[in-house]
Amino acid sequence: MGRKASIDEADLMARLSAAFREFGFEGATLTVLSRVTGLKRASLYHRFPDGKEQMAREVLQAAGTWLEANVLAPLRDSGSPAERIGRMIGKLDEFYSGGRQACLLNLLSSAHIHEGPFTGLIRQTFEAWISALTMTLVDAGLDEATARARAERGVVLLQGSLVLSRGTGDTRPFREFLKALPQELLGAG
Amino acid sequence: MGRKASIDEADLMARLSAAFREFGFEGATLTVLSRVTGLKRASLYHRFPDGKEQMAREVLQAAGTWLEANVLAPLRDSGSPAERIGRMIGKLDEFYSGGRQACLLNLLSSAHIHEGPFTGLIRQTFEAWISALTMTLVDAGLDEATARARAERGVVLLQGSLVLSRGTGDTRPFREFLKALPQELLGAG
DNA sequence: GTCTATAGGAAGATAGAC
DNA sequence: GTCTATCTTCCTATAGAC
Repeated sequence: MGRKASIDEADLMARLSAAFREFGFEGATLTVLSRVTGLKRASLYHRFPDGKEQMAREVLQAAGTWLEANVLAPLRDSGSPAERIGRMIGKLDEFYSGGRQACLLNLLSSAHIHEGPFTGLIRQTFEAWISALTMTLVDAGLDEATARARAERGVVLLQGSLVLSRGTGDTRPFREFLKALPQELLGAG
Repeated sequence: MGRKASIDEADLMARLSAAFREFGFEGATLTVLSRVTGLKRASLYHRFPDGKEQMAREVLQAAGTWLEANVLAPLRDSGSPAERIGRMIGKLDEFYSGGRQACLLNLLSSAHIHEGPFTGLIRQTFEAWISALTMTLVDAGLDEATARARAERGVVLLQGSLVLSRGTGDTRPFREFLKALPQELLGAG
């Protein structure tokens, strides 16, 4: 086996992302990040001159880009609202690995705190998500206020089910959330 | 002003708890814990010989004890289910400072991970909470399965609303969760 | 029961060879 | 673009005076 490691861009970001989602910002030490990527510290600094904070920022931005392309854009796309929500659910299942991986928006919220480096990006991402979902529900015939309340509630249920799944070591809460989501968003209730 | 700090037991635990809830386990360094308590490192080690892990464990246990005494016991108490849930809501508002403080069950979940020192306690606390809430809803006339599903959903909504409140820097999601909780649990929906 | 002082190690980050 | 080696800072933890 050769001495020099190598890793393509996408795989690198995916592995860094997994580490931050598992350990949080402070828990994901350079030793951990080096181990999961197979790159030595200095190699990580070559790619990310501003160090760990840049790694977390780029991972968070990449997650936002993925969310926009795979979840939010399809929500604004063609097809019935029910179809669009169905597509979103498939992507969410993939993104959170069926409830086994946590959400960066939760795990990076405690980093530095009080207007930390990620605060603005986290808030924007939450708002973009709720807005896109709101528009889909308006398309489904709901009035603006109801649509927005349900969109926000969908995001709350997602985050809460991930917290409970991680806390109990059982992905069932997340899986049941996904199953119930169409009814939660579109139901007559 | 004198050189020696002092702090009573309850205040000490409250301040340590606030620090872990704000910064997480790894983020709450001894420097931080020393600052928020006003005690020097060595004084903290006198009280907690096993160090930071013991501090977090005792804080988590104290939170569990507080929850049992102030939230779960009242849920099993006398009064109508609606009254008992109303009392729970008042205590939750107090415990989470109206959405300004996060939940230890979420912030300590990433510590060490994979059967870390808090894993068992976190799972037990979630289960005790859901069980107590389930019993109250059975008392209210719901069948066992519906009661349990709604109890779990109540906990999911709580955790999710706290995550969204923290992520957006706005306590509104938590406040609206509290307001809607009686209907969520007892409503005909 | 608190303090000052410090040990010992792990953290983030950099220099320079290849 | 990756590596080895090193630097500095911060962190956890301990020793011992008061």
